[in-house]
Amino acid sequence: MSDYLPQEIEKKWQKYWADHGTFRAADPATDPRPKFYCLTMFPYPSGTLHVGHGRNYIIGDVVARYKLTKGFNVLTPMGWDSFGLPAENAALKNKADPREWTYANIAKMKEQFRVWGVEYDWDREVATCDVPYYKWTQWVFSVLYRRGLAYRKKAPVNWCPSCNTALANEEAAGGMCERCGATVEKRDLPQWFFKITEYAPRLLDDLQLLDQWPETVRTMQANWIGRSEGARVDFKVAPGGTAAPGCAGQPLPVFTTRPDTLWGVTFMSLAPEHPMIPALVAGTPQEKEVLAFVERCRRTSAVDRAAETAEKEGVFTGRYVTNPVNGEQVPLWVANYALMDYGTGAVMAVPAHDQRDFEFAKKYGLEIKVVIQPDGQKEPLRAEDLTAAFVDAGTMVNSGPLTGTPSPSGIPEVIKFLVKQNMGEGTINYRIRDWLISRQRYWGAPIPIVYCDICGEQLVPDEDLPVELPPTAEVDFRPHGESPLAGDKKWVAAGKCPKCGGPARRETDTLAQWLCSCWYYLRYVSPVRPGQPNSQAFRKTEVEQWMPVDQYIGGVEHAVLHLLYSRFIFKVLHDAGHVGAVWPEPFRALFTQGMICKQSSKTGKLEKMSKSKGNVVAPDAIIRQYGADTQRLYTLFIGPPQKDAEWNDSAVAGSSRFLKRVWEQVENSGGMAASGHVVPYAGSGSDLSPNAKALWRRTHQTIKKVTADIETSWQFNTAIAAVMELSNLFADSAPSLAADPHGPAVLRFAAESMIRLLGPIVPHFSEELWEKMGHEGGLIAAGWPSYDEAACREDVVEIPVQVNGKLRSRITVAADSPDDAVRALALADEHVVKSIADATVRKVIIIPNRMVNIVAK
RNA sequence: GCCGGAGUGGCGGAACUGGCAGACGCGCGGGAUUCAAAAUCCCGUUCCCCUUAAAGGAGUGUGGGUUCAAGUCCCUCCUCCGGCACCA
Repeated sequence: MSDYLPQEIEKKWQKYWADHGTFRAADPATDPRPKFYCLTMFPYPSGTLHVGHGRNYIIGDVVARYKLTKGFNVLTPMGWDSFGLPAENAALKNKADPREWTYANIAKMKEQFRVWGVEYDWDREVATCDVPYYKWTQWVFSVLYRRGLAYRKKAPVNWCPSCNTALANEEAAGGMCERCGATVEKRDLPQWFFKITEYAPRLLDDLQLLDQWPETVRTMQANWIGRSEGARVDFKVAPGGTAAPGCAGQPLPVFTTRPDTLWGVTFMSLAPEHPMIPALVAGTPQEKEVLAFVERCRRTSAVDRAAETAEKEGVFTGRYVTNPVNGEQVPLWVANYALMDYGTGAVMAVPAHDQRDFEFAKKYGLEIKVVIQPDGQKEPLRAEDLTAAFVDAGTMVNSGPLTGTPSPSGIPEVIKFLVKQNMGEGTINYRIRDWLISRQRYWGAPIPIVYCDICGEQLVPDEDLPVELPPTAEVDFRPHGESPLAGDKKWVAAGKCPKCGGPARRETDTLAQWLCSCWYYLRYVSPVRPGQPNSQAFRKTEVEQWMPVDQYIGGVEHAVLHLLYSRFIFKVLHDAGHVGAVWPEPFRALFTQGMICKQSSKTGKLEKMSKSKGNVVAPDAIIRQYGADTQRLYTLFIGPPQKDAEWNDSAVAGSSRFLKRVWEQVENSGGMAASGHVVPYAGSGSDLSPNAKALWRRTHQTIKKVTADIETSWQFNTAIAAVMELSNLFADSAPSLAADPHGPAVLRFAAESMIRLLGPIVPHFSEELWEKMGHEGGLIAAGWPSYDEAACREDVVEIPVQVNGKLRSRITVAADSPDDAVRALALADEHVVKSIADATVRKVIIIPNRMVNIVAK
């Protein structure tokens, strides 16, 4: 007899796995096992992981262990997304070096993984802030640059005043900084962009390949990419209006999804940021007012501009534009509801058939012209009667040659007409914008570009990579709106023009951390091994052997950030021929786990576990008191892993209780090695007593259930519940089975099965018991238990008997009894007889082995 | 507003393809053990009626429908969570 002492056995097995290289992936070229790439999103090394973080890694560890046990060559790597703001902020606060802060945190968190029993192939570890790693992040930039997918341009960009850097649109969704929640501003700054828009069609189409991704993530990406079909229509500035004659004839194309309403255009709205505005109003009486309005719009934050309450506002430019289809001249306005970064920044306004245009027209007394007549309405729709825009389909009216066409078919007709007249064409517009990748912060990979006074912007050649960050001692990295690197004059001046060999200024912006995490899964498959030169980002042959990732596990918050960026970068590398002949997507299957929540002492509400909400549960105390296996068990038992769950401190004890109980059961009745080796029962069951048979059968059923739960639906909670049920039956039958002829053998079979099924879930506990039972070589080598379908089948079943759908009795019959026998038995049952006493039986429905329903009236 | 997801005991959650609602666990109540407590074990635990038991009745957000049978399928409405939101 020995007590369950998690602290001792957990250390022992953690050492065992490390010593035996249990989680070291084998070379797929020589290993006969099928490969399985199990990837859990790597964390930002913020210092400590709480139990909420743990869920992610524990799930990944269970999957990796399960697949290993099933006989796969599993690759399960881990690393650190270690560039980014918190390191800098922490360093500023503590007057320390972000480098030191980061590596200290990495060491702490690595230890936390070890203590959890969450194991990885650490030989492949990467930290994105390692110089040998970011050398290749810079190379990825170069790949895009050389393919014309990276460019620098001055543009109004999202600026986070709190983080002091420009942000990508994806990081500023909803007008708030994704990291700190501050309201973003628009600033005109020269910034680096990746042409993700060029890949929009493929990023959208290939979502169809991702049938093992959650529907929500695919939908979010599809919405973000935002494809809409329509037409470009070439309006032109009309000669009329005030002054500035040079503008006349200038093209002002618009994008519309409703070319069928083209004859209903009564004005045009330009976005306040539209670049043609200054020229259009130069020297006109409207100039002052227009420019003042533009300035006011610019100062309004994106949040306020997009707010539901935001009033539509605009100002007339004094100019007119010509509608190409009918030659009509309509007034040109600047309006705050027109967006510069969608379409062309100019909107053809059809107030009769677009609600926004309608509101604007009503406010400023602009003309409203009906060109779509609702079907099934005799009276012509009159503009004066409209209280809202009529936006549905109908029949085109007052539309020149297309009058009378049903509006849905009118759309392609109008496009045909436009093309023929050379006035426009059918186009597809995407909502997604190019990806802003430059950051004005220190702790990131420098963008490998130099500026030569003679040759201009030049890419740093591959052989000169990495462009290393200067040591922190040289840099004042307090954020102040310009990249801190710019303050290190020596570093900036150290650039060399690759073309003329002369001195060149270095680019001082750094790359967004998102780029670092776009390719890390490729570095894992192809790490630099000791003694090897760091001469490639990754080797094509290894990429071909391991990619795609078979299972990716992480949080849904990355749906349109990391997961979209990674798909994009992978496709570019694919196109450039760097990853070889592999599937065009990096991640075959994606699992997004739910968050662990807890009541916040600050808000009083149920909130995602986080330091700022003051509701974190540290794993340390739990591990000290109960052991890591208890925490693992509870984390998996808490609920379906894809759903959010509330952490309940008192329920943790229940998980510990269960482990203790199983421990004692196995020690007392499992046939330990010390008490003489008992061979687990492997017969057909026909020689067993009823009690023994029940436990034997339940064991087979449990193996079946747990296998299905883990394999197909990741229902760890119900898998654990099934083992609990088996354990409960074990406890009930153990006393009587001790003296049963096959009793000890059946108990041994049940005990071994419980341990093996719990193996991936509570690995230290299971390994220890497995060893105590006299097995060598560990649970993974033992393989996953199999079950016998015939053994799962009950030979006696209890069938509920309903009368008119209400449960009245139960009968016990042999499994697969003929319907006639079941019917006779059911109708003879005393409870049934009573409830159909004064009625006649109309019908008896029998579902074999399941249900009898007697319809009586 | 639009697009997803979800509403089941005191709580977390089970329920195959339409077939016994509430598995498993937490909590709670009762008991055993103990000088006492902790721990452990046993019994009970959807609600209503009932001293108890038996036997009933009601019950899966709302209201309707299909069916021998509905948590599950169809329609209506309500609530909550997530995402997007003046996208032309």
